[in-house]
Amino acid sequence: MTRQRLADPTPPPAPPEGGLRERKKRRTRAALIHSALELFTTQGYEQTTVDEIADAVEVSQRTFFRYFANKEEVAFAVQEAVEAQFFDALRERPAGEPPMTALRRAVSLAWDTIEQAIGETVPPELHMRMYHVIESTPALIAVHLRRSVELEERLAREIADREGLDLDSDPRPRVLVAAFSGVIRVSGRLWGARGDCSSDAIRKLTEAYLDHLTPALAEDWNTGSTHA
Amino acid sequence: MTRQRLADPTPPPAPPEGGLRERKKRRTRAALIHSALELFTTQGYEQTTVDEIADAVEVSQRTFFRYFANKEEVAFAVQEAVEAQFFDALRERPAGEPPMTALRRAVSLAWDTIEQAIGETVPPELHMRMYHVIESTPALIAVHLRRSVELEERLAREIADREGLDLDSDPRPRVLVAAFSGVIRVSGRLWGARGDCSSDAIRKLTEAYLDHLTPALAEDWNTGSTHA
DNA sequence: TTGTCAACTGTCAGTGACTGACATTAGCCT
DNA sequence: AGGCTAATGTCAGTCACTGACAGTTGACAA
Repeated sequence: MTRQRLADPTPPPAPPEGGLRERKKRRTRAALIHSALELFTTQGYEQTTVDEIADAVEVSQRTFFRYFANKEEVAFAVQEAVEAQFFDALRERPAGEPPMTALRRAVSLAWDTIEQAIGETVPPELHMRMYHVIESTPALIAVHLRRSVELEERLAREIADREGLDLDSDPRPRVLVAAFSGVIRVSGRLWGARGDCSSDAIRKLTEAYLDHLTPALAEDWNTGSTHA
Repeated sequence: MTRQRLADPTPPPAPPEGGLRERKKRRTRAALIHSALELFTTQGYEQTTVDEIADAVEVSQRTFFRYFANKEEVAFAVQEAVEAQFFDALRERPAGEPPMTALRRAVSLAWDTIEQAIGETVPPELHMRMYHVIESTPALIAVHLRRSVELEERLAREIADREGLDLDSDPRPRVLVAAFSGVIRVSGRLWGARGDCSSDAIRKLTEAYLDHLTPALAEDWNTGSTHA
């Protein structure tokens, strides 16, 4: 078989998404997440063993730990995806956009993409039930808080970068991100408290809350004055 | 056995500091904390096993878990004591005192009492080294954040109580406590970053920081107006 | 003093999270 | 076809943590 590929930028003429191996891995991972959330939300997080999750997907416990560093990680897999989506969206915002505008446009875009990206493996309704489990499990609350702080730090760094500021000497990126995150957290909790789990509802809610915040922070940061 | 206790308000007429049993328990507990912190700060938290701690005090592992629900708890034992001290001090502040004043006087008093109460079993220098370990151990960071949130909630509840407010409808207690806690956290981190671990240094630092905050919140809450 | 009771502790066995080592399987590529 | 290697399974072992049971020891009354 002397097959010549000449001008072929994608060596394996595989379907849109990688080879069989890749697809299998993605399927296993998705199945693990799905089964885990299903079990967590029905029996509780502590009452669910890793063995149960692995058995449900018919893989060994060892394989589970090759996909997730620990039991907590699978619980936050969806959140992780959402945040990554958001962070990517933020990074793609045009440089001219004021920081706050970039942040709120990024969340809006993220919520859109999420419905399709996540919705396939984990129905939104399950995601929301999992949110409740996290909020009512001390071990997961702790992890959730740590993750939030870590995300805020990354956001502050990104904002500082795009504005050409020094994070150590200029407090404004952190302050902005803290305020922004506070609003996001509040609207997230409200979303969890309500029954409505459509991505449209959460987006509308978030925007409404951010509208209260924006006026107070609308000044353009690139006016030269470093401090009021 | 028909035992009648007549008028005896304190069934066991124990000496000022409890019986021998009590003292023994306190000694064991103090020894466990001391050894644990010593090991955590020299080898790291994850690298230290509960068996090591128990062996160092010459008790069984099972006994360790009768004193502390888990490995984390012994790591936060000192913080726990400090917070309890602070909380007690707050509760004893006169009712007429404005909330913010009560909070800052309570911290001041707490820092005083701490030096003697804690200093006996755990030298301040060890306490500070442990603070660093907490700040650099992901598992402990998570727990620390959860504990902070829990403390804030209790503080907000206490403030709402003493002002006769409803925590669910009036946001001011939470806002005040959030601001106060933020300042405490910042000054705490600075204290950790510096070398100086005297209780006087941290108290001065805290007060200086709180001075920036107070002016903006000095209004008396009992003027009748619920919202600005 | 002595005996009883209850608290404290130790021992043991077991579960569950997690890891390293090694053998086996199964896509991938020539 | 056959070799390479990533993915998986198996096994043994560590560590945090728990329930059950037995032994020890302060506390307290007779």
